[in-house]
Parts: sequence; structure tokens; C-alpha cells
Amino acid sequence: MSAPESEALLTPSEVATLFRVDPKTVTRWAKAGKLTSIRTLGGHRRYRETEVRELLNGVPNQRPTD
Amino acid sequence: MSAPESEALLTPSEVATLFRVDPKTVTRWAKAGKLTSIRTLGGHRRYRETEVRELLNGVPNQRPTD
DNA sequence: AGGTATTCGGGTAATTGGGGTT
DNA sequence: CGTGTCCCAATTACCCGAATAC
Repeated sequence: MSAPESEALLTPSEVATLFRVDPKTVTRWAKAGKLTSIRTLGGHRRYRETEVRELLNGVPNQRPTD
Repeated sequence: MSAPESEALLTPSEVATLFRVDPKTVTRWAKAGKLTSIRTLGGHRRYRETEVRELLNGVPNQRPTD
């Protein structure tokens, strides 16, 4: 079936589980612009897996020490 | 220019993968008129690839109802 | 002529969004 | 200021059997 190339997306609950927080908190992060959110046609949010992993690993962060 | 060439079509599962939703959800979007659906002779739905990509990128396509 | 995966339908749980509060 | 919780309405996910696609 050859699916087109695109970004892997995560559901709010999946992101919440990774960060050990409530799904509502993930929604607040999206509202605050701290996390890129893609909306379904019904209004639900989906999050980029690569971005979430980077934030989890603390890769591209301009907050070095302290 | 702009000759009405044959548009590339996607299956329900392909669209569902792009949005990280269930194929049934894509069917609901088609029923709700949020997504253009083309029917096979057997009744199965196919979706326009360009339309799906625009919706994924958040490009404002048209606002029939608001 | 078969065989497997997908997509019809409907129906019922689970998740999510939004506002407001602690 | 950030987070967790409560409410309700809307959206989405999983269940089945039967038909279609390849």
C-alpha cells in the first residue's frame, strides 16, 4: 500500500505518558506555543514525535546550564 | 494551463496514517463534508492527495461552514 | 478459482477540548 | 505561573459481520 512520506505523530495521551504529566498539561504547552501541534479535522491535537523526543532528550535547547 | 489531470488518490488507511487517526474517523470526515471523497464502483472511498496534504499543513482551503 | 487485507455499515467505550477552579 | 482536577459536549477508538479490492 505504500504510504506517502510524512511525520510520525503522537496523541496527547502518548505525549503525556512520556512526560509523566496530565494530558491537559500537554494541551497547555501547545497553547503556549512551547510545542508544535497539528489539528485533526475534528479539532483534536497531534504532536510531532521527533519534536517530543528532542525535548525529552534535551537536544536543541538554548538553556545550557543553570 | 491547468488541465484537469487525474488526481492522485489515497486510501482511507493512508489518510488515517497521515493524521494519526482511525480509518473510521476519516470516513466520518467525508460524511461530514470536511473532506472530498471519491467512491469506487464498489462503494469504497478514495481521497485526493493534494487536499489531504493541504489540510495537514493547515493551509486554509475553503470555509464552507463556519 | 481461489486467499488475504481493507473498507464498508452500525453501535458502544474511551479520549479530547474548553472553561473554570485549587 | 505551572499543574491537577471537575464539569459537559464533541470527537475519536474499538467491537462485530459482510462486502469489496487486489
